[in-house]
Amino acid sequence: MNQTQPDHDPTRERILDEAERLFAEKGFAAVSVREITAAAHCNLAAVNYHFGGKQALYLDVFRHRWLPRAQKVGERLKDLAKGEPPTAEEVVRGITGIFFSAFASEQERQRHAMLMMRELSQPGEALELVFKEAIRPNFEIIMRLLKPHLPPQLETQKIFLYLFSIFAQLIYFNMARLPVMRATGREYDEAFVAELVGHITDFSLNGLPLRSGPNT
Amino acid sequence: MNQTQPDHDPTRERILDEAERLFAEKGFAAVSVREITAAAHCNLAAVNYHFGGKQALYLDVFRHRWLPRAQKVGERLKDLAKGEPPTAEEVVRGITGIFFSAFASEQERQRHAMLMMRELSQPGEALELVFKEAIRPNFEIIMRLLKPHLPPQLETQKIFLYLFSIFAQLIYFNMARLPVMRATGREYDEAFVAELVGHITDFSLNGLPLRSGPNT
DNA sequence: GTCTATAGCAGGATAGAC
DNA sequence: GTCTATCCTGCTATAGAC
Repeated sequence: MNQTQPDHDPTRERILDEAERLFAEKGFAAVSVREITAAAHCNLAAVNYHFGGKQALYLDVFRHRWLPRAQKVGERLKDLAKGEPPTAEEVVRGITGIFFSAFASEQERQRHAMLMMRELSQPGEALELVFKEAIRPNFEIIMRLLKPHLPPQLETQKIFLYLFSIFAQLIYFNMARLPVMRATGREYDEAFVAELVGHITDFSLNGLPLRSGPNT
Repeated sequence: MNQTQPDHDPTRERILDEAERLFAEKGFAAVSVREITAAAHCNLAAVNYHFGGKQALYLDVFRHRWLPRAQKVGERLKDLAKGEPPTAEEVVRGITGIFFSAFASEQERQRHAMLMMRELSQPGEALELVFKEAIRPNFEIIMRLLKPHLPPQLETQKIFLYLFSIFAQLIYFNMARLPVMRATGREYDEAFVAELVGHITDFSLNGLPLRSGPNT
């Protein structure tokens, strides 16, 4: 659809797909190039030919898979600001809803969250990329949307803490699926995801120090 | 202090300490036994002698380091229930406060959170242990403390979501330190940790659907 | 209980045929 | 671009001296 050229090389794309999946599931060190190339049904040497090495492949996973999706989230956040200035509830519901709907599948969202988490907890080269190209711009969009609803004397530093609290939940519920499933007895199906979005929205909306109640 | 025997073998203890630090920082696969034994100033073969192998050492880190601390958290949660039934605010402030104060140091708390996170996101053998011996009993204590303040018809399943939302923040703020520091311009010193505890408490307390306001 | 030495294997990377 | 074959490093684990 959005690839005007037939997206370069199908082998390259398959490697990126499988590498992302495996890196997200197991982490960089626990995945071998052999495992990736076997999953991508190509030769061991293909990783070096196309990317130059394992570490470079990891970075390219962020560049060509993670970032484009994060930017899609950014686009949809910008859409929120298009019409009338949104209410606080619309902003918070927008953030959670977008985060849970901007991805093509359950697994894609989970992988996205896990990769982010791994980088956040263990800052590496990829985090710089992620910071500059995704987190910072997206946070700024949210900031602008949310600021009118917060007390004017509230410091930016504090607002960040609120955003992190929302963020923490978005990541956690996508990452710690097994404990969540065990505790609630639910599967991550459409109905449960909708409940999660509702829960995170309500919890966060009430947690924010809004100027005049949750509906302004 | 609480080791009646001189805690077995000092080499064994040093290995457990360094192994925990390294596993928390880098993850199981990214740490080599050589790295651990070098850090513990002992011989490469000591890990096999004392624990039987790398994987077994990892499990023992949870058994002998992680779990005892989690159980200390549990003890302090039980203390909350000792006197008069605590208010909702006391419960939530208790949870966050205990989580931020039950550890001997900044680093210990960070390591604790990171190890938990790694296991949560990538369920392995250690998660069973963690679940049965720490997460489940501690959640049950909190449940009992919190239930009187929540609407009686609120399903247990929903209460778990609230607990997870609090939990998510506790883990996130201990794990994603670099982004938090960058965004706020703060160090994780005593003052900032106190602010974090206050923030998580307020945010979560307001997020809960309390029966009659945050102070009952 | 601690060490050295080494077996045995899996890892990333590369050279060179096709 | 893709493959096979291979190099070489670094890993876990163990045997056996002390």
